[in-house]
Amino acid sequence: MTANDDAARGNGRRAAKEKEQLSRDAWLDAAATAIEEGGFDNVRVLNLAKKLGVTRGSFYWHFRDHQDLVVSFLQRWRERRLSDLKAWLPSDTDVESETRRILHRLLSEGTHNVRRMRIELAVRDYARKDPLAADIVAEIDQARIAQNQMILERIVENPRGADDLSLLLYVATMGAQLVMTGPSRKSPAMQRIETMLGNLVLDWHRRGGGNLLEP
Amino acid sequence: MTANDDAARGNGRRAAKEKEQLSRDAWLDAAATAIEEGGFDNVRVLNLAKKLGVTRGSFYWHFRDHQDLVVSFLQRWRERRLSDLKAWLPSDTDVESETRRILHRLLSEGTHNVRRMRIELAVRDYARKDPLAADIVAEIDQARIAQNQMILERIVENPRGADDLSLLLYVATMGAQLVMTGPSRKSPAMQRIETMLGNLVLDWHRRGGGNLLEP
DNA sequence: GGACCACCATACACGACTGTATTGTTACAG
DNA sequence: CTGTAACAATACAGTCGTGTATGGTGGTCC
Repeated sequence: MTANDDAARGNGRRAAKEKEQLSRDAWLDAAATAIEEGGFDNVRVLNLAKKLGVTRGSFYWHFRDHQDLVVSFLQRWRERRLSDLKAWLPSDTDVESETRRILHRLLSEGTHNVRRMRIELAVRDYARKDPLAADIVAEIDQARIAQNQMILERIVENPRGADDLSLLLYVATMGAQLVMTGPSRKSPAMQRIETMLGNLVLDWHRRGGGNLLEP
Repeated sequence: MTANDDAARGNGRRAAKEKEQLSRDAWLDAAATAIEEGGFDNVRVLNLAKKLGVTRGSFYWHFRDHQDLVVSFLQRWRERRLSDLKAWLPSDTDVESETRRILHRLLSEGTHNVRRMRIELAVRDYARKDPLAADIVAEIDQARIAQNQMILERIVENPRGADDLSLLLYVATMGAQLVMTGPSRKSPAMQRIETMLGNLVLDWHRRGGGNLLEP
């Protein structure tokens, strides 16, 4: 899941302590929780320190200032999303399974992993104010779309329009998460969308691929 | 456009002044600009007063407190979006024109009206923290989807799946705005999505409508 | 022409948050 | 056992934000 993979930077010294002593990643995890609950504006050193059971003195040892925390979080987020992609290469199964895999990855995985989706939406929101976040989001979008495009090209013989289709799948699934994410997380509607998009891909495959802009 | 329709509540008294003297809607417009630029957390009484050329004393005469401003803004937003829908009844033209109308409304209109889209995304973001905003967003989503569903049902003879299709169109276009909204506002990608969704609707129409979940 | 009201300015109290400087505490090295 | 470095607590200064209480000003009504 690439989620709780912190506590993995043994500083040599503190391997014997087994407790206490915060790491830089622990602060980043706390920031992630704060962002999940209230967006980037909710990242306050005082609150994080309170939740971690320490004072702000600890923070200003690990980080230069508040912005240092935000930038570090964004970079860590970027690397984790990229490693998500690298850990997901195409499998050589039939078309329907592959289609289901893609859609499940784009939709259900985010539905069941609410925390990740809420964080991603917060990052997207912050990207409208912060240039660095905007660059990172654009890079991740591009990488994901290219990834699905590559997979779609392997499914069909005439992969014209695979880029268009991957773009459509991406914005549709992202929009579904945007609209459906909330207190009323409607899974049935999510399921309908997943089915329709699956049929769209399979239809495209039955025609042997081709352009989708003027059929 | 339903946009700059303020300054239309003559209080009887101030019709002769023609200038100065702020109205409640003027504060709401300033709040809208602040929200557009930095989200709901950017709505600060001090900043709004500075932009309006007055002090906070004016604000606390027009509004009870900060929350009063936010709630009023949300209610005004809700009513304007609903009136947007009521002002857009189905026209009796051919199918392709109607399809283009729907998609243009869902996509291009938002693309060219960046301000509106940025505000809507901010409202959606705020809806993840505020219950009232969540209710309003859910209501608007429901109304829009139902509206398009009704129009789609008039286009085709067997309107089974019109609700599914309207849902898909909505999340796809919302996702497009979410992904494409930013410094790099790519219009060509937007155009591709619009074309593909148009073809999707027209395909559905050629088959005479029907279910989209298992074709 | 003075009372009155809508509207805004001014001033003060208060809390939340950041950043920095200084002073502990603990563990390991030698 | 003493020094040193990692890590955390404490104390202080400064900014920015809200809310409230109070005073000021220009129209309007009788």
